[in-house]
Amino acid sequence: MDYAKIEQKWNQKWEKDNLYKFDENNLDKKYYLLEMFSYPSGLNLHLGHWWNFGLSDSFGRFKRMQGYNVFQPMGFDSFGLPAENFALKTGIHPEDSTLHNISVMEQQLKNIGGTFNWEYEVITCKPEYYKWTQWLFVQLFKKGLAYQKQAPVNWCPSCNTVIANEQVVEGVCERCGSEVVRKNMKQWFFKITDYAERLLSGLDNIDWPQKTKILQKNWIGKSIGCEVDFKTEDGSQTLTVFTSRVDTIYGVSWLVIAPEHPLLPKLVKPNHKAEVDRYVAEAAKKDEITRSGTNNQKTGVFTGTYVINPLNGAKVPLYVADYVIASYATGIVMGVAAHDERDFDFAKVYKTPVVQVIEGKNGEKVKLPYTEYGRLINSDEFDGLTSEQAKIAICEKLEKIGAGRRKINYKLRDWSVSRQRYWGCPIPIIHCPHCGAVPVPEENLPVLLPHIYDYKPEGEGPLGKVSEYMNVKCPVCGMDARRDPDTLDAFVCSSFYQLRYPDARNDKQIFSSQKINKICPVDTYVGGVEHATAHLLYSRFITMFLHDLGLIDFDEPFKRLVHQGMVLGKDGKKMSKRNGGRTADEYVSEFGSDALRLTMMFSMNYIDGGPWNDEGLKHMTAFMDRIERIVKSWVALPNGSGVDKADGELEYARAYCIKEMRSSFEEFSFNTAIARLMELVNVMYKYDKLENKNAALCKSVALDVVRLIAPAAPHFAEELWQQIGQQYSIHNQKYPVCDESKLKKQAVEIALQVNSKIVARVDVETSLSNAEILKIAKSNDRVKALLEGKSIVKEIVVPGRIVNIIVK
RNA sequence: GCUGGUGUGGCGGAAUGGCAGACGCACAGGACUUAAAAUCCUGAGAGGGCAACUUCGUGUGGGUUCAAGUCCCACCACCAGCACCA
Repeated sequence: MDYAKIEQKWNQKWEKDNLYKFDENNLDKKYYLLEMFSYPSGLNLHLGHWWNFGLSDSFGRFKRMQGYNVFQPMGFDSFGLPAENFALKTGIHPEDSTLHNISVMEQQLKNIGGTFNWEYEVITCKPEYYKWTQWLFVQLFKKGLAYQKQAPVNWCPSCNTVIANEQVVEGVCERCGSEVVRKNMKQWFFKITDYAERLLSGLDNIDWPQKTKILQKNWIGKSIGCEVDFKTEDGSQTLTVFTSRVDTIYGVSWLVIAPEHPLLPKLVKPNHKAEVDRYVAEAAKKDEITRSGTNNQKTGVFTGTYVINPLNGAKVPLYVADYVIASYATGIVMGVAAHDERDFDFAKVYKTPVVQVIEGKNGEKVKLPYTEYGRLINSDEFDGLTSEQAKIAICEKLEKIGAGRRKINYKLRDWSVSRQRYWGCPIPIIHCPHCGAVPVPEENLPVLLPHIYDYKPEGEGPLGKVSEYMNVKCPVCGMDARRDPDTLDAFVCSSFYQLRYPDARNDKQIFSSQKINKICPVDTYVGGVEHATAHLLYSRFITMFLHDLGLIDFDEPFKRLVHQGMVLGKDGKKMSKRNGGRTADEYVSEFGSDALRLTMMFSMNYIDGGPWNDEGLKHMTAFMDRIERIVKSWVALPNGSGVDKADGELEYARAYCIKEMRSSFEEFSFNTAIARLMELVNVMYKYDKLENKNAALCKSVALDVVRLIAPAAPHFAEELWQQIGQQYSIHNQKYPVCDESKLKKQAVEIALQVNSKIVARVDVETSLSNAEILKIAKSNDRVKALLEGKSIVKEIVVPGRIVNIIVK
């Protein structure tokens, strides 16, 4: 079979016939299958794309043959850094290169033979799409979930530009190597922290890999504890700390406040001011998270101020130290050297006292890290309680005396969405000197991204230099006002695309609720694990938000998530031009896309990925040839031949293969699915050797084999189906259903064990009772010999598997 | 450091607590062929034995069980995420 030729032929015919049309009028058995869309790199599709799109397409085909009305749209995540960096490098305008790259990739994706519903395509950099990105922004703004605050950006003083986190490599600029500094700018944030608890609890109800759920859980970082108010000596200020170890409050020896804390200036005594200012200035050079690091030497400065422990009245000093993060919890922590390793490190340096609070179970000193056991000392009131009991009791006491309260904190931070970059969705906000930040009225959306050529990032968003863009009238008061010069993080664009797809051509609304509620959420979402704490979290947040607006009746976007593994080079290392060998296109033109798909399916586990070895292709075409031969030969058998032949094995092999292929496909376990098909084909060849074949059975098995391989090798199956005289199209056939009755074997081999050691194997009829099986086992010569003169202690019979006789 | 994950022949990889190594590659042998390729069939974890057979085998060491790649404990190696979040 000339694979390259037939593939083109069928791709064209399928496209012309719109064979995979999604039927919007028949949504009872819809199946929404989605692969994470990619950014249009413009290069040829690499093996990773085939791995992602080709194999999950086979899953979609499998679903379609099961009778599902499969919705599998495709689009491009086309705003953002990759396209802009490519443009900066080549000098081609990002719009031109992006649109060109998209057309190249569209064609390539069609060449995979994917059943994508192109009429629903979304392209995030097109106004008809980003109109809704902006609309979403406005809704968030109206609900108070989009707000502005000063926040640091990465600034390269040498390139004189803002750079993205990804471009900061170990603190220096990726391009020029100079040290990146932090610069404060007013930026937009989405208040994802409002949804922290729901994002956490929602994980319980979705079918996602455990690994990903844990990643998100840790990222959200819920911490249950207690806030405690410490007053300054003179009573003028209240310092609130957060702790998850309020049971150690009797061990507090000092308090630490973060250098950025707004209260700090009021707390520094005049004779300590110079030293504190110096320390704060030094700390400000780096942002509070990156300057930290578990193993860093602790530093800090005494402020001159003392505060009072509300429980025991103890007077303790207040330090400022950069190991405390201002933006987490209250930005002030209590120092308990005996029960916190970081505090212990600090105590070693500053010779602050170490007061032990929890005593070990048997009165021994508690070692760091903390122990589960212990009783509270230094307190008559709470003595004898375990630390968990003490946490509750002390918190209640603090609440009673008005010096503390229960508190839950999250590590999750608000989502920073401003980008001082050109190639992104314009922020639909107008800054008016009188009215402040005003959203662009919805009827004026989209705010079009101007087509400019001076888009090199230089601190402010490049749009800031385009006066015809920037200068507008305030939509509220009509005064002169300015647009926001920044663009949106591309993750905003991709946070709702899965909801836009089903109604992608709707120019009146982001989508029609009625329609989306029928088609969404996504039944299976396929994509890499690298988006676990970004895209996958943002999408959940936005979905919950749209749910709260009353636009959709579900609040999780992706019911089931499957991560495909990574395709590695032959050497097991990350694919690169050096070790990757040949491109996907070269393989396709030599072996055909079906052979490529099948080889990828068979040679690695889809979830784990693994090294790619192109030698498999040759053998896969041999396997396809093998199928072609036996199918054609069996279909051509004269009717009525060999009708009397016993056919249990072939029937069994078919039933088993169907059953296993179905469950393997469902689990994305493509390698075992193909293995089961190979087994069936092997049995067919064995059966073929028999003289008196049952022609009717042979023909029906042959047809089933073509159906079984159709999702995995769509062109090949279609061509073969036609060549054996069957009616177009194989892809409208039903996937074979297992005849369970054929799985009942007459006899099965079981292992005979004596003292758990296998000593023989025998065939036994499956209809036998345990007692009868045991009797056969005992009559076996080898078993008999081993039982000679011994007494039987125990007999275990597992029908169909083993008999184990324990003797003494 | 913390949290996850992984560890199985020469290789890619299979195994609801029940015959480890399915399926395939590479390898060896055979059939067909003048020959080669292709195709078809057979063999094969490692060691020992002519053989029947036997010993050892799923990173290491323990444990539970009639039975452990699978469950439990400790450790080692590699990979990933987080990294002073009080």
